[in-house]
Amino acid sequence: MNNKKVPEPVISRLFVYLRELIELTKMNIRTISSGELGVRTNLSDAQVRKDLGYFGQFGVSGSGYDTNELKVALEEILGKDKTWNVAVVGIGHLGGALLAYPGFKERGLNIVAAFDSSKRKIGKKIKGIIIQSIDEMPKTVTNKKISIGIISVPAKVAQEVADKLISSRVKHILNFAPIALNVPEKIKLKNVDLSRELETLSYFLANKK
Amino acid sequence: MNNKKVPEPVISRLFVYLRELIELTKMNIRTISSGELGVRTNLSDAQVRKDLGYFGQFGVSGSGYDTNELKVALEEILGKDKTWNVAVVGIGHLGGALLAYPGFKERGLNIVAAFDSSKRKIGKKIKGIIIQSIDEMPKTVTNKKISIGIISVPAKVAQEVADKLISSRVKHILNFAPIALNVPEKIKLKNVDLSRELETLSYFLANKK
DNA sequence: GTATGTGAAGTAATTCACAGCT
DNA sequence: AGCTGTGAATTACTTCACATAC
Repeated sequence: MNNKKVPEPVISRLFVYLRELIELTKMNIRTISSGELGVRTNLSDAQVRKDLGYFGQFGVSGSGYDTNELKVALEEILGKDKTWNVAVVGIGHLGGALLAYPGFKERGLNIVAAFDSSKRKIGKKIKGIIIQSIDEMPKTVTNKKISIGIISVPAKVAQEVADKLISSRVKHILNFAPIALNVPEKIKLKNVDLSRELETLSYFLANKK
Repeated sequence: MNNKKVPEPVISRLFVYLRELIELTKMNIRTISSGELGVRTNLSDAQVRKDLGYFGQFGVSGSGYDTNELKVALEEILGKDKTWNVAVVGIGHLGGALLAYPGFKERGLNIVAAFDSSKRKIGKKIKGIIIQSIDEMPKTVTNKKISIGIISVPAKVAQEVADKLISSRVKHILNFAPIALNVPEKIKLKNVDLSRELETLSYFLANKK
């Protein structure tokens, strides 16, 4: 093990390894080499070993990694024994899709609250969750122990919503609004900018040689 | 101007600058410094200048950038005079949300086709687009001149869908399925893994010091 | 022989810092 | 005086390559 700061891309890839290990153990495959795990995840053998090396020594020279052992170790490292409560703010098409997305619950992320500012939507129930007024956010975040907020509102109101989430004591934010949000140092902010991803692809179309 | 290879993060940020410049010109702000543009986009002044430096010299020493001039230059660089046709494969909650997302069309990305394998969905119309069988993909991609495919199907069938898109002559792919896809070198693949983004936030909750 | 773990080397991206222009 | 443009320095991340373990 080394004790250097772990780069965020490493964390992100550990979740990929874990998913693959879950599949492998389901298939009763007991052992895997870094090379084979790399093939399955489109990463290099060296990267697999280096990434794991940030957290310990999990392999056996000459044979590779015990799939179940490594799976358990990664679950421990990544905190997969715990579950987290999540709120979605902005229940438009995207917000509604996030409420319905099965991948979150499977991975220990429970969406337990939904907020919107539209009177037409407040009180309606989607996927078992009643849409609340944004005014109820502080109370609900505390009562339901919500630690992550997802922002899927239009860009013009996204900063305001972020401020409200933070003052309601949410710890981290996943932002889908296409705008740069300002948040305090301690809040981890991740941005997903769908238009930008597509636009980047279009750049390569426009500039193909 | 330098003629080094342009890193992809630079391309991605140019779209951010462009959006901001569109706002600035709307507000009749004629000039902006790299520092001010950086504040508005949460980037450093040096980064703004360096990024623009890949494509030319757009500024005036001592006063900054003419907002309209820079906007026009970026539109040119990024190919914003052109529009592109896009297909969505997999019309579940997420696929449906993407069909309805207004941000794409605003930016010259027109979703012109939708595919699903479910008999129940084929023939239905969403946002003016009739959902087609995946068998019709080759014909439709050609007829409608579709150059980008969006994959929003479950992980188990994502590779199969990617292969079908590629053999239908789609140029680039935006993949929402949480799995590593194999595509030929010439195909640009971008991945958006929603669960992984949320999971990464949960890691920091589990490992907060 | 086969595969790990890890320093060292290499590559990529960001930030610094300042000469030079207006 | 203020701000750009850009080499140089720095930092971040990845790949190499090999000593070591089984």
